[in-house]
Amino acid sequence: MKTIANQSEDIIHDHDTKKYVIDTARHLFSDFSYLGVSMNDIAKKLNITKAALYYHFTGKKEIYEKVLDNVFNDLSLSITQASNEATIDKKLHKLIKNYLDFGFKEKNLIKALILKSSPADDQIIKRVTQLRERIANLIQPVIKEVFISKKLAEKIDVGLLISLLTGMIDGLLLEYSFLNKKINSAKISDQIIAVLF
Amino acid sequence: MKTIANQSEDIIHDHDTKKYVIDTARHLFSDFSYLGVSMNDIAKKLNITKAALYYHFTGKKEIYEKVLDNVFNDLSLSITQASNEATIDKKLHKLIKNYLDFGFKEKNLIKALILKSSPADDQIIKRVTQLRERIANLIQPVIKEVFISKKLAEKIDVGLLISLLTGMIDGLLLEYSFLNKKINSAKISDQIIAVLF
DNA sequence: AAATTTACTTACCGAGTGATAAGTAAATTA
DNA sequence: TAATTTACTTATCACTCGGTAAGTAAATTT
Repeated sequence: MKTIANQSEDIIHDHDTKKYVIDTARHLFSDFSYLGVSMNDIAKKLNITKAALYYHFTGKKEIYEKVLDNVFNDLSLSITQASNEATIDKKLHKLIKNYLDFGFKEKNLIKALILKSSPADDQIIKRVTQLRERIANLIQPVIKEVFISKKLAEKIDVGLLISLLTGMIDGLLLEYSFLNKKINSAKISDQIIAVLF
Repeated sequence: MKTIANQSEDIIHDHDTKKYVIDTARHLFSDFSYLGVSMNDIAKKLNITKAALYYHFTGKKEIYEKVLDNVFNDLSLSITQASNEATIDKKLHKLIKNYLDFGFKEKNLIKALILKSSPADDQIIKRVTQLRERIANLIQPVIKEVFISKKLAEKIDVGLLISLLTGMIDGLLLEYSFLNKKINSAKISDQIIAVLF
């Protein structure tokens, strides 16, 4: 039994090879996006043939989906971590910090998850939409807590405050374009100014 | 002399055909990104052949660059417009509003300009970087004016305030990842809180 | 020791890519 | 009216893409 990582080490199982493939694919997709990475690119980086990838996975889509799942798990872990902080201020601080750190590392993958990298494939778009909603659901309670404690209810509404914060990281307009929501940009513009000054 | 738009109208020049191609390409690139649009896609949408595109342009890259130039021109026009407002508050308001409106319309193209759509082509990346810097230079004076008038010099520095504002639109982390700058995310996280609350 | 399974490689396929050469009808110029 | 230019189309190129069928050495099971 051979394994791509088994060339100089001891017994390593199939499980690990799959992991190596996904890790490598994650780096490549993160740098060059879904369309910018070919199966050959992934195979070459692992010093195996393209066909070997089809032994472990049904195709490019499956690898990409597994990568997205990995990214989502890491991100939700770092968000959950923030919720465990003691004070509200620390929670918010850690939430933003972790989110920033994570996004900075992942580049195109966070774009895929958060913004929509448009791989022009319905199956992938659906998966990304699902994960996106789950991320929003993880962030929401923290923001709501801040919202209540700071008594901002009359200044701005919760939904807007959440958009403002995540948008500061992801990009407000790109988020909205992804959700295909109509926005009252004048109102938002006013309220950003209100919050900032 | 034929022209793609000349089928039912009067005399229309080559100049116009080029314009139609770029407008169509702009829509397609905006929806599906650089790699997601083929020369055939553009040609089909215009009811001409792919080869006809090579009569007017040297290749896909040239079309994309012309599209980016168009987008940049429209964006800088809307930014300049904001500078002509009377009061500082109105300037800032209009700047944010226009930027939001613009980004909402262009989607992938604003991503290409602002974020880096990773077409994995050095020539295009260089052009995008140039345009991005020029956009920053257009925004900077408005923000600086606000900065001075609101006397925020001790709270936060100018560069950060600009990042905060544009980042609220583009996505702070994606902007930084594009510029390949190292960021102190903890410090930024602190200061976002300071500004917001 | 023989049979089977694992983890691949080699070799190929059809479809689509960006790009080009050659031909052509219509408009413009001489 | 003849010569030339404009704005294309048709046909084809080499290449890359995602994906597959067939073969194979090594490990595992019987």
